Amino acid sequence: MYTAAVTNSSETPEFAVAAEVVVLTLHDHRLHVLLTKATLPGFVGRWALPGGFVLPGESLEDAAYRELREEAHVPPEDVRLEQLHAYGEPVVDPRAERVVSVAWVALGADLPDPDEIFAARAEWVPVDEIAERNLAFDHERIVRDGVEWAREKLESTTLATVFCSEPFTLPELRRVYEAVWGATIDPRNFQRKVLHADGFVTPTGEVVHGRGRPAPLFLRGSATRLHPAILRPVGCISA
Amino acid sequence: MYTAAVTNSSETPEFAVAAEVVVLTLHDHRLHVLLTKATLPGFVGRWALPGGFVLPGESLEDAAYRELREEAHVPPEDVRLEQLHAYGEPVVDPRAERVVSVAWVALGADLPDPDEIFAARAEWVPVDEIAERNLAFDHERIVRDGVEWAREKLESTTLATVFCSEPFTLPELRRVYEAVWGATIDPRNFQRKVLHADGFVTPTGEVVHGRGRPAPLFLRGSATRLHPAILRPVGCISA
DNA sequence: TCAATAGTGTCTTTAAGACACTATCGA
DNA sequence: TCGATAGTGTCTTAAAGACACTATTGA
Repeated sequence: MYTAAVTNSSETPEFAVAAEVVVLTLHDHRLHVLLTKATLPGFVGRWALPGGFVLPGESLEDAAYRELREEAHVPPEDVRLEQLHAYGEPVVDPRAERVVSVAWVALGADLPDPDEIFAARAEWVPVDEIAERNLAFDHERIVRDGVEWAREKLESTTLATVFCSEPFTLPELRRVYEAVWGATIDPRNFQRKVLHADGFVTPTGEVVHGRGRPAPLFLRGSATRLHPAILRPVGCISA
Repeated sequence: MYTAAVTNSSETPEFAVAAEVVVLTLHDHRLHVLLTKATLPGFVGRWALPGGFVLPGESLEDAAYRELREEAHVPPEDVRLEQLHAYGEPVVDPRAERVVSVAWVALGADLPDPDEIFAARAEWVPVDEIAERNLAFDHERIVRDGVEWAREKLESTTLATVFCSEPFTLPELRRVYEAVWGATIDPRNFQRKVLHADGFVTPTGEVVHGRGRPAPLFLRGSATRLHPAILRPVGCISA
């Protein structure tokens, strides 16, 4: 319990607490995660998640937002941030201080392209290619957990809309589901489900003109949970 | 990132990390949480979750199991333990070391009755009465989060069976759903859903004789996820 | 025999899944 | 005019929800 920290802090073990962020966005109709180059002895050149230590006066969430800004150049208002999991096996290396990582998922639409920011130190990587990147620490595991988290949330919540910048079209929203689930979705069935789910999307009455037939535009609706849910086809379960 | 802990540990802020456990079980067809008496200056006599600091050589999960054993007298094999969330706002009290709590949910069947163990220091409290107990720290919030977590998991996973000791009957399983969701469930519809969900329960062929008509017995099935899901009636959404 | 508990079946409504063509526009 | 994109409707099947009576036993 907390109060032991006051009464006998000399006995309480010391940890460093880190925030690691799985930043997800869609590029080119594929789900990408932002990786940064590790610059640290023993890990130089390895890819890793943006992250770093939580500062003394800072909440866990603020630390995640700060790392997002500093390491990923992503402004807080551009993403939805949700806590994923805390990781922290005891380290074998006895020189190392014990570290607990609180991992977060940050979802955004049209997040800045790698080249626009700092291409040499950061890169958007398709999530199905992370195994080839040989990530540092246990970050591959954390990315997998984050992607599976997003897959589940798309079923029961209106989270998919945060991958779209407003206003958006239904085909755009459908491509979010297709990219995150790695499945193709029938447009007719999809439109029926989205429009029947109360408060998922709100029509603006406007249309957007693209290369083909114009598409009606929508804003995010007021609902958080989806009724009825939009379930994954069997066969895209688990990361 | 972790390695900074090796290279410049003097700069990394120091935290204490605690494990707090929301132990849930059914008593008398109601969902109960185990609370213990805080014994610490400033909080004496307040109810709190079992928990304590993570030790240096111990994983986060092991710490939760240890607290479960030491503070709640619950052996590890009697529960399913799942991580809930990490909490850790900066503390106002400047004497206090900064604490991050990793909260866990522990679910079990027929966990020992309070009087049998250490009634003066621990008590099973119905989850809908925790507001009246004026819990210490932010533990009321954590309990609510844990209960809502369990409510959601009952929809999409086979978690409900861990509230039953094997072998169990379908009415017993139904009462789990009723207690956790706070709703009454039609026995005919419930049996249909449970028996149609592949791998949820396995019949033993045995029956148990009670006060009325004997009921067939079941074991937990091999499935983890529920297909199709068993969704809450609208009206018992959110904690 | 009665109090307690458990099991069961049908109908209606809702949602899912499968499936192919037409509409609108820009180049 | 053609290539690209978007919209739409029907049928079948699966699942949900509503609903009341019978079966079995121990006390």
